[in-house]
Amino acid sequence: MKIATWNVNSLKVRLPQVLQWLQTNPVDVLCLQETKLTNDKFPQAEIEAAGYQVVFSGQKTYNGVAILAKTPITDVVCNNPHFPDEQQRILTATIDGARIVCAYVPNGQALDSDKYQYKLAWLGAFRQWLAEQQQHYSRLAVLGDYNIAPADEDVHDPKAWEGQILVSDAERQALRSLLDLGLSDAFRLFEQAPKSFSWWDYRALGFRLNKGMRIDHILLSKDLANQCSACEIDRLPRKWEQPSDHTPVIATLAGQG
DNA sequence: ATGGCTCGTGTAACGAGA
Repeated sequence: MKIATWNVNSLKVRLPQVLQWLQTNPVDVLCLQETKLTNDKFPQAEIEAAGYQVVFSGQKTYNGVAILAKTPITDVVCNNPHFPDEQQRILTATIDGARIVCAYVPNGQALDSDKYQYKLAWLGAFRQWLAEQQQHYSRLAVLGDYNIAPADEDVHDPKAWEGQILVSDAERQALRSLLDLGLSDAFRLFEQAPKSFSWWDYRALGFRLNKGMRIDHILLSKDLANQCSACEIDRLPRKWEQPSDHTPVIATLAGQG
């Protein structure tokens, strides 16, 4: 079973790339973030024609998440019951015996911004939701854009990013407190090339100079981590015309599925 | 040092992203 996550930065713009990527990467589950589409505009028919079932939760202009899967998607929960919110950032569902959480963590904008406080509060409530899910599901995978680089090795230039969002102590601590639930960062279960990133700024030749950050993650519960045989970042779509600034992250799970 | 691009909105800049 292969599961993947990709912040597409507008599914309206990126749908052809998503479909193209799935042709060469026929993963079993694909979590999308930043679809930026209201539900009435979601390209459900096109995705189903490509052989995927899909659930989605969107809003106008911002945010929006979706889960695509080859097998039935059941027990879907939108958002976080512990954090009533108009922003559409979380979808949780069961697929092939695994509990899949698709998350778009708030960006935070700047350390002195209200949005940063919102991000930390959001993450605290997200931990509650994941803790609750873990009580019911031993096979739990939390995929998405976390907008947090876990460590300095996940940042192209840690000095330049000092004191900024995505790397602050409070954000990293919030991520650690998710891992403390018994989840593993799938990417770090394996040896990886140095300077492996999942996002590069559109500006200043960010991708060409590999000035990136690793902020898109797949967290796995013990039962799934034990079955995980690989976790990779696919940089290829970042080289395509009109790319998303993020690129897919894929985990391979042995066993069931 | 700063901003450097790409979205959506709406049809001109501007907010937001990270």
